[in-house]
Amino acid sequence: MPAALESVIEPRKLPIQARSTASVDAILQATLQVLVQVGKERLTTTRVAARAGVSVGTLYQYFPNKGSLLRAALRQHMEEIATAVERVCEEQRGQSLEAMGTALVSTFLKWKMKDGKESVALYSVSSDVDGAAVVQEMTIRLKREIVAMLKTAREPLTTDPDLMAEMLQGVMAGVSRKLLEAANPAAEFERMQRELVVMTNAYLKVCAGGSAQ
Amino acid sequence: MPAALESVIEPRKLPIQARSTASVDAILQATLQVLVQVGKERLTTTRVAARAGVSVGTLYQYFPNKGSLLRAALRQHMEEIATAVERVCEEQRGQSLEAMGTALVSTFLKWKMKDGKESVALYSVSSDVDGAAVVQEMTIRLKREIVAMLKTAREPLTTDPDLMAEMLQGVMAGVSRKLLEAANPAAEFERMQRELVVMTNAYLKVCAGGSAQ
DNA sequence: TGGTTAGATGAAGGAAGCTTCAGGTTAGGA
DNA sequence: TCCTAACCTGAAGCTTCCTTCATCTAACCA
Repeated sequence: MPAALESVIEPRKLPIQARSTASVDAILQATLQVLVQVGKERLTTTRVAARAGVSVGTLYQYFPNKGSLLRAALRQHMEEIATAVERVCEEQRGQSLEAMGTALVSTFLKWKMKDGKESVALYSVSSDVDGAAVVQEMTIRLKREIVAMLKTAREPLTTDPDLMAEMLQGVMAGVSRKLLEAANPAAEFERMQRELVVMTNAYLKVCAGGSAQ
Repeated sequence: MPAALESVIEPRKLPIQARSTASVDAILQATLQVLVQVGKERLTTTRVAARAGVSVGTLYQYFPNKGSLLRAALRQHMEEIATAVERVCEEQRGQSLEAMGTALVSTFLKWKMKDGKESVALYSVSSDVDGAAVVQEMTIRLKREIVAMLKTAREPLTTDPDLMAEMLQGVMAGVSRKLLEAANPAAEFERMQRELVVMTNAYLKVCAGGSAQ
């Protein structure tokens, strides 16, 4: 159970020269590769280092332990998605709820599916390693952005935007996960995305006082 | 990556006398307790055995390895939920979509929240140990039941019930997970359940050709 | 060009925990 | 009551990895 302190000291040492930042990048990238190829169970620090073309010692120069390494990889991966979603949320301000829902869902799913293998591999990581903290951090960040967007909707809301955002997040996470765990995600992608957009918009309409039941 | 064979030999030895079935029960129960109390990271076979009041040797008489133990615990836990949902699906046959949606969501969430701690602890297990296989098995089983229910709905469907079931599952899983990971699940329970019912029913209405956008 | 700091190396220490197995105990039938 | 099969025990073997650190090399600067 890693504590708060750990995440403060997270990078043991900051890369200064060019070659070291190259090492850090290589290590992070190797982590993902090893994770996808051999799975979390058999991911060892030695293996990651080898794959990155450096020695274990080097790895431990930048990451205090295995956990911090995995966490860094997880954070990097989520950062990408979070940024994309944030951008959309800002773009959609002032639009209709329908436009918002459609854009949000599409973007989220698109980015989640891109590097789908990585996403799946990282699911298992977030259970260990206190990855939950990283995930939650991103979740909160996105929720704030989604709420801000919803508040600018053309339609006046009859539902708490906080609750709406939470629902949207839960729903998107659930469906994207289901998609990623499907036998052939790419094949199901289109129809599930379309369907999620339908559901989301049906919900958003109700949230604006639209014909409920 | 455990293979198919493993799940066939799963229980190393079947309990025959009463005392041995008692041992197996105790071990399974202890597994959940240890999981909840100290977490997956620090769950050791020795600790589980101790908690169950038996020796490690006894544990290994019924479970070939640590993985099979966790898998058995996961299966037992999901079986409970699956049974509850199946019963509801049968009860709701022939009803309106709205009744179905409401009953399905309510039941699922209710059972997921009961023993919430266990559910959360087991999430992490299902990432290891090839728990995905167990989860998928249950998912397929439930999907079949949900589809069967939907087909008997009073309203004629304009959407593929297979797709509908998948969406419902994804959405319920996502929201229940979000709920369980909340700071205070019990506090959020009511409003999120209500909201999920709203969303689900809005969606189901569209699936029956109801006012789309 | 010499000195200083940053960066890299990888063998080996050490901890942890899964799993076995040889030997004991209990239950149930003949 | 005795015998066999079921059941239980837990110390110790063994493997696997994480992590360190003494040592070496490369880069930068005066």
